[in-house]
Amino acid sequence: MKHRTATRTASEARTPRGKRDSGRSSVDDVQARIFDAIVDHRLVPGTKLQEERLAGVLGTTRARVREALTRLAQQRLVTLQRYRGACVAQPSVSETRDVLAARRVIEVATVREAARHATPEQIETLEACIAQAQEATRAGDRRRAIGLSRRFHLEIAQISGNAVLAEMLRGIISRVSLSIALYDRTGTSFCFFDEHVSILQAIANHDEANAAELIESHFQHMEDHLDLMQDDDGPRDLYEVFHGHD
Amino acid sequence: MKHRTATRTASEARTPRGKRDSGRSSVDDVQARIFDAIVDHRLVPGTKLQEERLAGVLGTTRARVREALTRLAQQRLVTLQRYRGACVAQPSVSETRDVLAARRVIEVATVREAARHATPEQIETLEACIAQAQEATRAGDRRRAIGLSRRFHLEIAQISGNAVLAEMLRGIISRVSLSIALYDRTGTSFCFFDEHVSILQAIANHDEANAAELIESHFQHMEDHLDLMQDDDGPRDLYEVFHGHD
DNA sequence: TTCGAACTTATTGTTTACGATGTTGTGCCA
DNA sequence: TGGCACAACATCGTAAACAATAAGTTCGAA
Repeated sequence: MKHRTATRTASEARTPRGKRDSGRSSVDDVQARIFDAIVDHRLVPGTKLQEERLAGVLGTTRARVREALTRLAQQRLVTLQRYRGACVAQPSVSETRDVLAARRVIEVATVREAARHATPEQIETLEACIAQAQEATRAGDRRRAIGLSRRFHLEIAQISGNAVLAEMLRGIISRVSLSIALYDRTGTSFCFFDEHVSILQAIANHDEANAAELIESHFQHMEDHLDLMQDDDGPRDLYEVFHGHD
Repeated sequence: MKHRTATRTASEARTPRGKRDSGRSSVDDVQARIFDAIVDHRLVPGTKLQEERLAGVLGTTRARVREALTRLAQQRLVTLQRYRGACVAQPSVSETRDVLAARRVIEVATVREAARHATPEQIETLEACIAQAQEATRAGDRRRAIGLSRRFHLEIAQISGNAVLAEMLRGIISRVSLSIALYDRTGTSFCFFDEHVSILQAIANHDEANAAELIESHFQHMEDHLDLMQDDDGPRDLYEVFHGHD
């Protein structure tokens, strides 16, 4: 599956000859590093992202950071306010609902397609994902476990063969991770590995309908673990906080 | 439905006091104008987009154009090559297939949701869309008709109430329009207004299953009108053009 | 003491100039 | 005459300086 390079300074042109490369970090790298930090919850929603500070920490220039931030803003992972800078996005309850619904739509499609034509090798890849995740869980490395859970879902999308859906899922999952950081008060790790196992079995059995059903309930469980009871929208209107009745 | 401003220089801060505004065009405006030109097929796939020329034509600066182009590249409407500039994207056959499949997935979801809880007023909005499109067709204004067809689908997504899915659909539809420009050799306008009418009826009747089925066949007809027989990938390798056999 | 206004500072937004690279044209040599 | 190397040009990428704005602070007056 060939990926077209669609962002500037893609992997095709890696630093000509290592000469005077200010920090060895293209915009893509910077973007990726901030992206990872956000989905890993090392940067929690609401965190201020100052351009110069980030540039210093990441060993790059402000221009690169700036570009990366605007891209992340397009992906709705970052919020930009004019002359006030960027911060990690804080999706509202209603946005969270929409994101979760969208994710469900996409994943039902990818899982169905994957169940239809998954090769034994691809099944093995999924198995490896689960095994590694279980291992990480046993080792107490929750961050790694969550990352591998994410990987499991993305791998299914890859197997579906639709690069566009896979790319969309990547974006959606990152947004979900923001919502989890905001609304998961239970503290559970959100990795239901046993469910992953049964999903994998359904895929391996080419049981499309069952796989779809399992994914649906998978998401139902996810949503059940989120605190989405508040009806308000928008980032905490002060009026609502003090005069609103909920 | 409140939209959060997520790109820089969003609508919240419209040119302080009209003083010395270089061309009255923020990055968003530039992006929107190029976007429109692409989906309207005024800019066909493969067209070179030179930053300075564009800046001159649009009455803005190169920096703004540059920023707009990188955003459009993220949306896969534009392809960037390092030191070689930007051009309107030329989705390959396989990318086209994926995009169409993704669109189908999303629209089936939005149409179902819209059919479930569309208010009479929303139905009227859709009716107006269709009426205007028919009018444009009668007047021979195909471009406007196609635009209104697009609008019809987006309006359904709005009605579905899921802003995330609506936004995704917006992106996907623009990509489809690229594929149409590339692979529609039939010259038909791709507006099947009668089908829109029956879809609207299904929505008005809250007949979710029927609406979904109609949308599916709607897309089947679209795909039937595209030349996707070629198995090659990649944007028109010159070798293929002259030595390839199709 | 408290409120308000002006000033200072920190941060972002924009422009400009320069360096890097791909492309095209020209001239030399076989 | 054809092919290759070199040079000029056009275009893009990057960084640094400058302008605009918001937040914090200090001083003064009631």
